[in-house]
Amino acid sequence: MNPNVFDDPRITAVGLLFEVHAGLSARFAAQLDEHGLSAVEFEVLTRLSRSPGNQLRMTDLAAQTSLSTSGVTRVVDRMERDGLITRRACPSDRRSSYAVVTPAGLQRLDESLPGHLQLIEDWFTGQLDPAALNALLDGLRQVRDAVHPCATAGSSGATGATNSAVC
Amino acid sequence: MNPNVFDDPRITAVGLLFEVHAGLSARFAAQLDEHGLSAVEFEVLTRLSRSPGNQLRMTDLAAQTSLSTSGVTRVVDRMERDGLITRRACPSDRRSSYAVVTPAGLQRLDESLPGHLQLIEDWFTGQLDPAALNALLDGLRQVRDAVHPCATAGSSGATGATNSAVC
DNA sequence: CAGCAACTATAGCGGCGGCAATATTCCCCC
DNA sequence: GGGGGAATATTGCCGCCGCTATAGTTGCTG
Repeated sequence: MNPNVFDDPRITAVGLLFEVHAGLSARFAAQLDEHGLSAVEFEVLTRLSRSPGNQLRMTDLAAQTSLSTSGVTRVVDRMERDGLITRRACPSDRRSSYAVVTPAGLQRLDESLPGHLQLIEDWFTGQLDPAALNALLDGLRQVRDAVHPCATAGSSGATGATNSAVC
Repeated sequence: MNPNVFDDPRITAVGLLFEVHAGLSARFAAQLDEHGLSAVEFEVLTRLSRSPGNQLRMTDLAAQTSLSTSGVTRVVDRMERDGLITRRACPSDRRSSYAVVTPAGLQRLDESLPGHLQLIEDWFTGQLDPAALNALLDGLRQVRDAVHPCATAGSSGATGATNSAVC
């Protein structure tokens, strides 16, 4: 084993990306924790709030987060217990149920969002001048388009309607 | 709540970064799974193999991975059970113990590394022309230097010696 | 040299999340 | 109109990991 394989530029590139992700994640989690939210709970709140009627079917919510359907069931359990969201029966399909944000959930999001945006600016977007930031984002966009799960999720075209709203 | 907050360029920027991370992580995990390794186990193997003597104290291993010390204890338990690494008593300090890679561990790493590198090239570094890649990496480096945990770990200067080896 | 604070590794406990199984409902095709 | 396959949400079971307490060790300090 040649020890210098670890100096391979490919390794250092992903190392860089992952370190940035880890650093940002940690700071986000710390700030969200001050508002009694975990990272996934914040994302659930965000996804629901940007959806029409502040609601989403459980399956669609799972598709938009990086959670399995059972994971969504559990996080919705917790947040419903905390009064942040509620389940509502779907009128057109009795298998489905909606997760809908409560006023308390919206308020919690309002409280935590400004600090979150400030954190992004302080530790990420504000660290680079506009040109460098654009170059970074362009590169990320290009990689994202290649590696994005939606590009490979074309196995069953039946769910295309919901996926089209996501991607 | 103005729904357009979510179009804030800061939100989309982190969304991009996190999507790329999630996509790459998923593909890495799938490939490593073919070799019977999880992502953390692969990282442990990597960190140990690039260290002098193919070994590291448990605490230092925890510092280099994003695991707590108890997390390191458990992952070393599993990998020791699988014959990938071994514990060795530290001669100079009877509190410490080394985790050291076994030949089987090195072989496992050798088997999985080429595919891993290929994956990085296919889905990340190979997606951009050299100039764009350099711009991306420069931006990441700048953000990393700002957000890196080591920059904030200066609360107790006593551990500076070990940290200096990491950063 | 005695005592004390810091450090190191580990074990118990609890939360979180994925996989597979299950019950219910829907849709399509005969 | 009825039967079979797909979709949806949930639950049980399990593994992973962080927090905290614990035991052993070290070094400093009075």
